[in-house]
Amino acid sequence: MRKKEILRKKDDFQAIYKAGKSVPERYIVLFYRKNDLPYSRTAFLASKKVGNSIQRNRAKRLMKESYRLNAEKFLEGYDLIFIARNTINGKKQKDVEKSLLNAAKRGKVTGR
RNA sequence: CGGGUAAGACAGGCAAUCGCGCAGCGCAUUCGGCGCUGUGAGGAAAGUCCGGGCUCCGCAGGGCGAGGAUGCCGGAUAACGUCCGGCGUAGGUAACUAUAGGGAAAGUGCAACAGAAACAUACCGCCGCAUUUGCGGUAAGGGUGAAAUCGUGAGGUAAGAGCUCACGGGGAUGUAUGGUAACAUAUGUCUCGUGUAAACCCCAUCCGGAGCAAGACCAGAAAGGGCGUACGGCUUUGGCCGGGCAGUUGCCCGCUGCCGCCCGGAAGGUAGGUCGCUGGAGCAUGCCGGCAACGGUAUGUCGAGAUAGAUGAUUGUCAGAUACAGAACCCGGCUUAUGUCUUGCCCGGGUC
RNA sequence: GCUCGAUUGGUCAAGUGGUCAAGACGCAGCCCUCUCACGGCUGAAUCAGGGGUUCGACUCCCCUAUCGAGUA
Repeated sequence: MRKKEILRKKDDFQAIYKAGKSVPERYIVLFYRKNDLPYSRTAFLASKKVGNSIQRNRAKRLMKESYRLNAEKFLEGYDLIFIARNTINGKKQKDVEKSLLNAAKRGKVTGR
């Protein structure tokens, strides 16, 4: 993942939370918004509710891996924020992947 | 075999596919990359409870305070509240464990309730004299309490009392022996005056403050102008004296800097990059000294450096891969969480 | 990351080491009333958890847990 594809600025986050849409799913919550860029930008978050730093790190890695494996299915030009819920603890990669794809489908950010 | 106790080790390995951070080399280039090689979290990385390094601030210097920490002895260490070896005390049948363990005879405070009385006293009682009530002596016995004039026996006495004696116990102090010392043992003299210092305090020792979001550099950045002589006085307009404010950790001395009003307009958004950033009280092995902590020496070796934050996913295999858990400037400890295994020792039972 | 603070009935909270820990709101029960409200009475706290000092701990000391604040 290239550096410019990582969401970093506080303003961007505020804009997505305010003007974007959200899709809650079993293990994650997805925020998304069109960004008028030729590529997509992403962020993977896990709050302290998820657990200690080990659990938060693992949640983010599972989400990243799931996104990476299915990156070609997503449409370009969106800002995406994936937020882990505390139900993600102890779940396997496949479960997270399924949940993430489900959320993307319901948000209509996947192609075809 | 069961129970206990102490010490130590490891924290998954290998293979396949996909993927990530950093460094080096090469290729492409121009703002993005591609390939190869190497390397890539812990025993607690955690809590942030102590001690250092490092950075900035303060510091001519002196005096007076205030606050905090530690507290048996000796040693180790850069240092420590840590560690090692001892001593005393307490617990345990034992192996062993715990120990903030100086001073209550410098002073102050507190000790609820109960009890007559809580640090200087006399309720019941006992005895003597008066004799209905009182006065005096006494601390054996009763009773209260966490704690009440050392315990037992004898002498003694009106009754009693370390008042005297014997044995025993505690404290202070002297001497001898052993030990570097704490202390132990023996003995002489005096003594029997509650506890509390994780209450104030006294004594001894140590401590400047903040913390890598410290701090430095780059880019960027507004610097200034006017009125006017404007804290007061003097004045040769350079300054001097006084005053005020700020800094110098609280105060004093001393030292340093500054001093009125108005206008203009920029930055300003918690926003960027680079450094600090990892070779160090480093790690491994051997030898020497030391009971040990540890120290010395020789050889070898370089083992993360991210910046929204890099170690993951899917399988196979090994008897099994399971717990607690993620570096964020770096070290030495402490404390807490936690899976498996090994060894020594102690107690109990059984068999030979 | 670093530096601090707090925790006492359901909620807000007082509390100098000393009797079963004040008070307010709320809750439950009873009384009052024809009924409700008001009013009156009563009840409910291992003082966040564990260990230590002390005769005795909400209070003093140490460790742990949870919650909160500040810091560019």
